[in-house]
Amino acid sequence: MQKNNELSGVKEIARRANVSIATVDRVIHNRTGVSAKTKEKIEAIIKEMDYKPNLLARSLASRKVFRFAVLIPRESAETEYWKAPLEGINRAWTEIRMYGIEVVFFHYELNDRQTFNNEANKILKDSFHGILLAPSFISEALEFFYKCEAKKIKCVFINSDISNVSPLSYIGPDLFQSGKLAGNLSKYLIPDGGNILIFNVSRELGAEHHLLKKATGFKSYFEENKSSSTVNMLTVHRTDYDSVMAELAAYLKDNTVDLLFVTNSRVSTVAKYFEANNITNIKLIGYDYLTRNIEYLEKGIIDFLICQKPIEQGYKGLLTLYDYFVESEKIDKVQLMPIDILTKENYKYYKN
Amino acid sequence: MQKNNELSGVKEIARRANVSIATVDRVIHNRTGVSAKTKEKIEAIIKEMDYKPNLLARSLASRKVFRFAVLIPRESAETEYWKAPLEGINRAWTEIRMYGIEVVFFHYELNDRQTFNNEANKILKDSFHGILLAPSFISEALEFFYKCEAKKIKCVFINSDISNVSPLSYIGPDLFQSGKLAGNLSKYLIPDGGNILIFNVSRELGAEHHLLKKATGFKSYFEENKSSSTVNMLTVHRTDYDSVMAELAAYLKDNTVDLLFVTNSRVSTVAKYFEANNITNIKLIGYDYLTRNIEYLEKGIIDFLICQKPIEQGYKGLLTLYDYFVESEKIDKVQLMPIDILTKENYKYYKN
DNA sequence: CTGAAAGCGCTTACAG
DNA sequence: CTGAAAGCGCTTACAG
Repeated sequence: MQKNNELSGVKEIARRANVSIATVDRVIHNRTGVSAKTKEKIEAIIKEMDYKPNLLARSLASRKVFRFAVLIPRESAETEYWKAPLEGINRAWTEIRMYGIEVVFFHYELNDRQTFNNEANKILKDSFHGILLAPSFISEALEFFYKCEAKKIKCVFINSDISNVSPLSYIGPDLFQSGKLAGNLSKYLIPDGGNILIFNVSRELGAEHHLLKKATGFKSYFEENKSSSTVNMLTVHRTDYDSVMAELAAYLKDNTVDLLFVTNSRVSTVAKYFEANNITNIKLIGYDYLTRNIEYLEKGIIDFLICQKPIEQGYKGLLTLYDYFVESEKIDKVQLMPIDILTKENYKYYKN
Repeated sequence: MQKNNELSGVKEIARRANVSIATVDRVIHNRTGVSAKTKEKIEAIIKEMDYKPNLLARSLASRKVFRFAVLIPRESAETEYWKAPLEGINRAWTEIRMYGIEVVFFHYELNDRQTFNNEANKILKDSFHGILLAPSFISEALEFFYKCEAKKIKCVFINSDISNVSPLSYIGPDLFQSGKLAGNLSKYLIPDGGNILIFNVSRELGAEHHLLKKATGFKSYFEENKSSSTVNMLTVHRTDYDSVMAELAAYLKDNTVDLLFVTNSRVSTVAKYFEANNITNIKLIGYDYLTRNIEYLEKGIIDFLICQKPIEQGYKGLLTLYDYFVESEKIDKVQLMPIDILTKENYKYYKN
């Protein structure tokens, strides 16, 4: 079957307006050099025909190239989390490659804020239209963001946000609500009045860090519901198993805990400790669909995992830049991810 | 910035092989009329260059049109469920329209199997490359499917599957597991040993109906876990509020129920009844992100909603036909949707 | 301010 | 079995 070859496209507009297609092209793209009169005439015809440009033809003819930089943490031996956004970015890239999209990757170390600056500087020295970044280190990311703004480079944030700053878009969880849901889930696991511990495992945990937003959301659930549970918080600044184990053991020696909420994907470290020491009376909630976490979910050591579609974050992140530059679409300032609950029963069907 | 104008594409292949691009095109598409020798030579060059055709150019030049039919239930006053898949289909369509995709919609009434046949016959009289359908009525859908097969028309199923039949793809939930998860969720709501009722609200509920698969999955959870709970089942063949109310009231008069599991989106009908009669001691689990259901989730009358991404089912359904016909991609026979758990705390972030 | 012409990477008749 | 030419719907110099 063939496309119906009706009157359509720039040629038809040109015919009706009695001008050349070059002139039509000029008004479509709002370029200068067209008399007000012909411009008006052409615009009317475009409206009347409800003309929609053929993006295929546009892309093929224009041969424009857009360069995007990706600045996210390197996947580490301790957590495979950052593999997921990367996968999503690559998936998006294969889909839009043919539209002339180039992507260059830069990775920093989550344990070392200086590496963020190094990579950020590399990006600034090069030339990009847009940047997809995870602004893990607030002040460093903020500085970088302002430099990008000065150079008219568009930024999209994924995974966590920065307050009072407006990138092209933020794609990720509502961290506060995510923590609050974790609080709510605790009611299915222990009776009210229990002892609850919020547990942060992070080497670089400055004020306003995104883990703290989750912790705040978690606590808010108990406040709002006038719960009689006790909620404490413990932060470990070393992320290796031995350090986490030591600090947790010390805490548990002096305190009763009925439920433990780990604010990031490192919940498997705690689960490993529970398993090794046969601790079965503490309920455990944590984050992210990672192989190790899923193992402990399956075993019943982790009760709930909360997930935030990291693959989709990466995928949407790159597509957002594409939509902005190639399709000239209006972009939503905030694209919040769902707050998914994983249990032993449904994790097999989860798409990260 | 401009695309780097390196040696690439059919022109370069033709140059290297010392033939015309028409010949190159012939071997790319495996057409006849090329000597074995030149074919071999060209294939070698294609491999060596790792040539990937430009789909934009292909689509633009070929002007092929693919016609797809969509056969799904009409959205009814009783349930807005089918609005969602329709939305997904339309979203996909706008994305692929420019590749020459035509879509024609056919809607049948969920309360009347004969309307399925009527619409199916309309489709068979017309001429389509592919069909996206929800095979709600097993035997009718089966008959239609075989007729399509005979005419070499490809079918994609969404929402529910048919056993022992192999469409191009099935996109939807694993119904058994979905029911089983509902069973698992009950453990967070009532202690073991309670009285549980599975409640089907459906006018056309033949054997092998997809609601029954959920019911079976639900029961299996209690069997596998050697639960001491009692699980009964009640089916109402009228779907209006008064009928549902009457039959449920009659049942509840003679039976104690601690938890009620509604196997489809009509859980709001039950919730309405609970609210009207101040029934607060029966936990309620049901299906689907619908306005009315969400209201009762918010109010705490419905405890959990299980959702299966209906919008995405429609979206992926149409894209699957597109991938098969336009991109000639290998298609996964089964594309299972996640089994999402919605609570009062996280529904706001859900993307249907 | 405007237009004629070439070209993007392919496919499709048509001619030999 | 093979190739030259026109065309898909647009954009991009270039010339006036």
